[in-house]
Amino acid sequence: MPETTPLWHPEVSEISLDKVLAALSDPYRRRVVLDLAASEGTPLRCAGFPIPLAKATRTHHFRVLREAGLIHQVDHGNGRTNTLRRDDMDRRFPGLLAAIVAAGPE
Amino acid sequence: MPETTPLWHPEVSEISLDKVLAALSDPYRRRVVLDLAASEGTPLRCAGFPIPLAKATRTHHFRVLREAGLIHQVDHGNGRTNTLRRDDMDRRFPGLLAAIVAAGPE
DNA sequence: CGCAAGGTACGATAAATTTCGTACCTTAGG
DNA sequence: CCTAAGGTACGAAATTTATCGTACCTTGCG
Repeated sequence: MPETTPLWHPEVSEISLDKVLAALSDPYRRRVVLDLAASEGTPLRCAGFPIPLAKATRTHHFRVLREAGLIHQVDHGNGRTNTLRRDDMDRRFPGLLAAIVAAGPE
Repeated sequence: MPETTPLWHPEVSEISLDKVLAALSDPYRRRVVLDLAASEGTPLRCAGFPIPLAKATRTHHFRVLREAGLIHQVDHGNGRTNTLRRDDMDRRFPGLLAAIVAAGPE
């Protein structure tokens, strides 16, 4: 058995601004992005984020972020780890994440 | 009678990133923002934008942009003119509009 | 092994968004 | 004055999104 289960992630070239902005328009999801940005590339577990919602809903939000191309997820069977796709985003939409991070949690 | 009818616009301080990003996540609305950015402050009429939708729907999109704080609208009875709230946005979320404009229509 | 922790998938419900038709309003211009 | 052009407001339908409960799966650990 593989150590990790495959998860779909968009290629850099297919990351759409529509989906990225829609993903970032939610405060919980933006919070995740902010925390990941602060972690400087260190993977963070889903369970570690302060999102006061049901498990199924958390799964939903992380999927939105992943399918938008904002985060990279690795499945470990129990627990998943997340990293921000900083370089990919900077290549695709230069300055966007910087502006979002600078804005803070609001 | 006043020459213009008042329209509600958010104060700079009450512009929310949630609403701004949600507004920008629609391609038609982002197109409007792009065109206004290119007009360099020259007001543009609603009717001038290439949005192939019913009139009522166009009204809806312009309202979303206005209430998010992205554009300033002036009513002239027939016709409205729109300008991008460039300075306000730059003050509130530095770098955000620049990144959006740089990304282009996608 | 057997259980707890972390997470998913499915299905349902609720809420928000998008789109439109219709009726109506306002100004410009003949 | 009368009409056309640009837009709104209201209400409705269709679509999307957010939220959750429940059942289930996987790994770590005692």
